Amino acid sequence: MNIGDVSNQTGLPAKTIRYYEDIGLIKPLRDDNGYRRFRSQDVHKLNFLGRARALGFTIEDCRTLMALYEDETRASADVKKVARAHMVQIEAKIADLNAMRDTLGHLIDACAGDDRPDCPILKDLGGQP
Amino acid sequence: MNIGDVSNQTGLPAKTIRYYEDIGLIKPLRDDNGYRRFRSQDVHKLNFLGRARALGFTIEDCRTLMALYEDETRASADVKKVARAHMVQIEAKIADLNAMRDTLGHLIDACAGDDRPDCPILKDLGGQP
DNA sequence: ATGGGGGTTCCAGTCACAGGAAGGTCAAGG
DNA sequence: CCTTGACCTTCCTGTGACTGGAACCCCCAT
Repeated sequence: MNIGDVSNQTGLPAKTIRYYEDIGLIKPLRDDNGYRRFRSQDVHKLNFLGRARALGFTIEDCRTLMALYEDETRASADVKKVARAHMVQIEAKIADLNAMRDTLGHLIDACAGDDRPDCPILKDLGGQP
Repeated sequence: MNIGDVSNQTGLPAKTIRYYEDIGLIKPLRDDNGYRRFRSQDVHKLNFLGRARALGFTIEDCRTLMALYEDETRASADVKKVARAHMVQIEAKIADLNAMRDTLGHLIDACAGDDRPDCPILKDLGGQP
């Protein structure tokens, strides 16, 4: 399979697939003409990566998870540890964003949104609560 | 005021303050020795920027908001529009992160986290649900 | 004069790609 | 056989909002 087919199958852009090879996440073979030739295991890995990235894992996390995936003697505790550390990050981000949403929501509600210059949003940003 | 004092007053790193000057958000004066000299209006602007950034506005949004802040003839509708557009982004991110959290939470709960290799997290990433 | 704590510029790196240029390869159609 | 167009290749640059570091200048106290 060439990169275009793999891109269609996995939903990952060709650019991303090349990048993943660049940083050593996958190692497709090469045809005589220089084209990458992907085996099913490569496609499988890319699907794995796509799902892990969709869950927000960093590339380095993905590297770790792939290594664990391929290690038959892994301890599931190691996987869970990575997942939980990521979960903490996600929840921190959610908390941050919720705080932003709340503050911003109040300000938006308080703003008339008409053609007059008076604006509680700018007042708040300017430091007068 | 020199950059260090301003950094302490605003809580913004000196690097960030220089960067904001670089991209034209503030224009402090210069002393004869080349040091930046910040007037109270500069500090005020930096506080404005700090608060806007804390609400997650992009630098370009900040530029727009500052221009509106300084325009006495602004319409509050213009401010509200920027704020609401940003709100949409925030809510989209929250939705994404909530979805990740939910999925990841289920997987983490299902994982024994012991020394055996069997792991639902890897199973899911590998594509077997 | 020396030391330390300011300040300055400029360059590189971050993260995970995306865009685009310049050029090689392949199958089909005229 | 030639061309066309869809692929593929590498390489370089840019993104956002900074951060780290090198190499250097300035000022005050000892």
